Amino acid sequence: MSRRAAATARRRTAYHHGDLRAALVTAATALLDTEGPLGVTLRGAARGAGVSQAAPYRHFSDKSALLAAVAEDGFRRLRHAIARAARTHARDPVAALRAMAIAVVRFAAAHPSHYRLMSGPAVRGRDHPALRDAAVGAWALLAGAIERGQRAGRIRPGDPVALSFALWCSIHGLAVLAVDEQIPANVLKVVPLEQLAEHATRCLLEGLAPRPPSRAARPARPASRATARP
Amino acid sequence: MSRRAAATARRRTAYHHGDLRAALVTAATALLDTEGPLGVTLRGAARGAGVSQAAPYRHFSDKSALLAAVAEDGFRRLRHAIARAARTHARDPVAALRAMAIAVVRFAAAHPSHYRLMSGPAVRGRDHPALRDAAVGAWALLAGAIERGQRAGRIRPGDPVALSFALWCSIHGLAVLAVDEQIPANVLKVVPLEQLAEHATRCLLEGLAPRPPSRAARPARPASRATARP
DNA sequence: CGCTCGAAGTTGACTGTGTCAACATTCCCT
DNA sequence: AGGGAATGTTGACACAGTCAACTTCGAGCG
Repeated sequence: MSRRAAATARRRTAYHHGDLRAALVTAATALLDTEGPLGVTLRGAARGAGVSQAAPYRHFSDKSALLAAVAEDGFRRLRHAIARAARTHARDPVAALRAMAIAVVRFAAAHPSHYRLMSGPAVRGRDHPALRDAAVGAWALLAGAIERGQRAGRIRPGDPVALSFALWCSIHGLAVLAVDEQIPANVLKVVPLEQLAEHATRCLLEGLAPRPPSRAARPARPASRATARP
Repeated sequence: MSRRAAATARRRTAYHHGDLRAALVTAATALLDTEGPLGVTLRGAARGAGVSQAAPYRHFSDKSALLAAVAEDGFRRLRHAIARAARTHARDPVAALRAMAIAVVRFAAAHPSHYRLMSGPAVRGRDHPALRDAAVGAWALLAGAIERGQRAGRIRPGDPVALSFALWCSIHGLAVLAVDEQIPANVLKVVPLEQLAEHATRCLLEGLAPRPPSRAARPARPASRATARP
């Protein structure tokens, strides 16, 4: 479909749009940015694309299908941002991880509604495998950086997926808190968001640093089930 | 209002409900649990309370006001769950923090739509100060436990708010990921959610543990701006 | 070159939702 | 006892998602 759409993109007539699908995604994204999540409407996107109310149903089976396309686009952009951050610190894996965390938080702060849509319930992963793939691809960059850090001896050994999962929780948690405006205003006044990302990342990376053989970190409580690595 | 409502709660007539406000919150919560976030509707809640479509407007100025009341109720329950977890480990602050994290994740997994509503965009904090207070109260328990851990010498010194913030990010991030079904299914098959909470918490607590004077944790990169505590 | 067929878009309609104005009923205080 | 004030009800409006039936265009086939 996209090949034919691209072929006829230029000579759009009054009746046939040419590339309605992309136009709808663009219009919906614009609505999302300006009006917020509640402002995104199928009819509104159709209006934005200069097309009639039922036209979107030729390209999306559902409203949620449109939203999934918008979210997928967001994951593509997020992945690019993360990858760019990683490239700027190719030499230092720990610095790269920190930069990636900042990139995520910056993206979330710049496009709050978009980030919320990407991780929200409006779009369930099971229904849209392309979306799920885009999300996994974006976050897989983290695990890759962890692995490089391990090879460089900067991060303790262990399953990179398990280790990156903790980092993923931290970064995503911070991003979501920022997007939902749940970070107290007096905190943000004093400490900018990106420094919070540094702070959270640093706390975690110090936990993931290779340990000198000192058992002083967790004094009491002999290692029981809790020590089994997930 | 609530005192009068309680006074007349028993002798409800056919016309006057008696305690519609609470009944609406209950009905909306039930809808949230059974139908998901999209299934919560003002008219549906009114139906559930056996009342007419416009009746809710006598108690809530808005749909979002109803949702805020539901969310506030959720925060009350969450705070109780966290406090109960903290009480069961009054002697060991680190174990208490771990138990609190598990309590949060367990709550989120048990009531996904509710947790999502609590932290979602449907209810903005600025518009509903009671909600904001409930949220802050729930999360303040974390900072308290951090402080106790510091007094016990189990957690490195520093601003408890700043330290608990990192933990907050991790826990909330994990809970949100679980609620949004963004944790890959193969991971959940192998590792139960509560163990993931333990894992994430442990990674962070090890970062927050008091350090023996070994500077081996972060080899390169002399302490620059990044070391300034937020 | 003309014709037809399917893709892409339009119109009109249906249901359900949030919300409001106008009206009805009941409680409580004087 | 009686009159506000609180609480519910009815009817209506605009707008959303969605579908069925119709129209228009473009391309490939004879």
